[in-house]
Amino acid sequence: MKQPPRRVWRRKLTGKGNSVRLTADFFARPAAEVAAALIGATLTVEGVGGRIVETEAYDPSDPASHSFNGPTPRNDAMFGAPGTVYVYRSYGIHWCLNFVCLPGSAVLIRAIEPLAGLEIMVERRSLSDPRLLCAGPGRLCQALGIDLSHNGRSLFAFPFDITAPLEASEIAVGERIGISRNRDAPWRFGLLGSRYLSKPFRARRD
DNA sequence: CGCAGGATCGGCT
DNA sequence: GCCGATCCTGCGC
Repeated sequence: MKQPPRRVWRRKLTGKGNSVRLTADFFARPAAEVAAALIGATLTVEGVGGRIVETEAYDPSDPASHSFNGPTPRNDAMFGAPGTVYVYRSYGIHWCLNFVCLPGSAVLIRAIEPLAGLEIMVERRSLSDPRLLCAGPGRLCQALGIDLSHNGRSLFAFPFDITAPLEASEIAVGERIGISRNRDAPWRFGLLGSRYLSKPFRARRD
């Protein structure tokens, strides 16, 4: 199975060792590019979180995107500066976490490999299986304590922390989940072989 | 393991 | 009214 060429993004060197803290310039590009580049990054909220293993991209030209019909009170944060946090309520029940890329476009965080604050996540989720703690956009928001109070905030300030390794990850690509419009767009990205995805990626025939 | 139904809310047809 | 970038439970095979 052949992997598509991965381009190395020049990140600002504000981190330590082989990992760097992400800054606004990382997000100021097309959402699909950012969504792929975020795979393997480590996200924590008040020290609780882990490795991002699944993302999806949305942009204003996409009928499946909340931003498709322009700004509303609900999606206003999605039109903020790169690195703005966009949180919305899904199906009246769950919260979903996004990071703004170019204004009007964003990356939905769909799954995380739990690494930090396991006990807190287990308590919040009332569930101990690490495979299920953050395998889904609603689940990870519950585990990380994300709610509407985080909407519109900056990803680059407390309680958030986001870093990424210098080496690019092996990435799987596929169709997005749970949408009815523009289904064919290959804008879902995942860490190849991860056991912490919300759903497996369909094996690609080459 | 697959599928149906319910919870519950804002925005739009 | 209706539908969604979801998740959990219960039922049937």
